[in-house]
Amino acid sequence: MAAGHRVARLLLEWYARGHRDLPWRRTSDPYRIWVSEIMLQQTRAQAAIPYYERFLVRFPTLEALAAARENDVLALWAGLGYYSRARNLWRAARVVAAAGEFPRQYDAIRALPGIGDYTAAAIASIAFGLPHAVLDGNVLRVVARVENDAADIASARTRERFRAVAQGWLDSREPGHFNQALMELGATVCLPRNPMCLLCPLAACCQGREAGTAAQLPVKLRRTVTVELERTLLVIRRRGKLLLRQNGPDARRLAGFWDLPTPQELPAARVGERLGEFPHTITHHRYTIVVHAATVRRVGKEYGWFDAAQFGEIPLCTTARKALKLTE
DNA sequence: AAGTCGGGGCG
DNA sequence: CGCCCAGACTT
Repeated sequence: MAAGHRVARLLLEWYARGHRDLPWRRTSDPYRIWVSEIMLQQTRAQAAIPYYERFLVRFPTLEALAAARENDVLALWAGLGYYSRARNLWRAARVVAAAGEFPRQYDAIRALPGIGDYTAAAIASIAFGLPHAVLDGNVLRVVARVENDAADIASARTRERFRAVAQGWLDSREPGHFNQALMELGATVCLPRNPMCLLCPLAACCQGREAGTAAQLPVKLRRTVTVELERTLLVIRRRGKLLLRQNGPDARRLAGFWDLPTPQELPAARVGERLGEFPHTITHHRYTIVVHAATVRRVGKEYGWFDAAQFGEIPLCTTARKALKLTE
């Protein structure tokens, strides 16, 4: 292994010379850092920024979030994906508000709903200066390349070994900057397809670059199989309002979200003109969504009529938004 | 350990 | 078209 303190020094010097000006790097408020880390789970920084800004205007403090209704939190999260993040964030806010203070130790942070190993280490290091190395997709890639390690990163043992490597590199005097620098490197230089080794501060101590294997690392053996599906959505208008159906609170996907009804859910509907279609992907399901106009007599209580002005205030799922855009 | 959850960007 | 993204949780 390259000497840890050398990696840390090179990384921190590189990071100090310049990095992206992300909004959550302008605060030391644990609540804001927490919100950012939840939004950044499996989400690119650029995609999270507008959601982060809006969320903190609406919920500027942990107490404000804890006092909110779950549906209002979901409405602000609509479009960002992985909605259990929003529900867990809201649940955890209520736990922390009841306790009176944001937890300052790794184990207590890790115990909150929606906070796993990565997020606990990120909050502990960035908000409280605790010496915990983060392990995310960026760090996995940088470690695999610097160490020229072709082990399968889908394996838990490999991930634990890589985390230990990052922990060995960590500069415990500034763990927050170190972790952010390592992730920044993965996000801007040590890119998945085309690592920009000529710009990399770790090039001189990167065994993957030396061996010419960097672009092939890391190795991930497990791969996903995507399934093609088709689904019909109905646009039913009455007196200027649109009919939507709310998923139950225990629905597997998009719980609590409003969506356009389908002919299966609403067999009484009379399906009319075909308005168009669009593609939509959910994890490994690739849908072709076909949109029809329709009419209906009466509907159950899970349905509601909404006008366009309300679409920003409710958790409205992306398929419905896309379908409505189609009909404009 | 494998499956699931969203949605978009990129080569 | 497949892979990846500042992962967590359930089975």
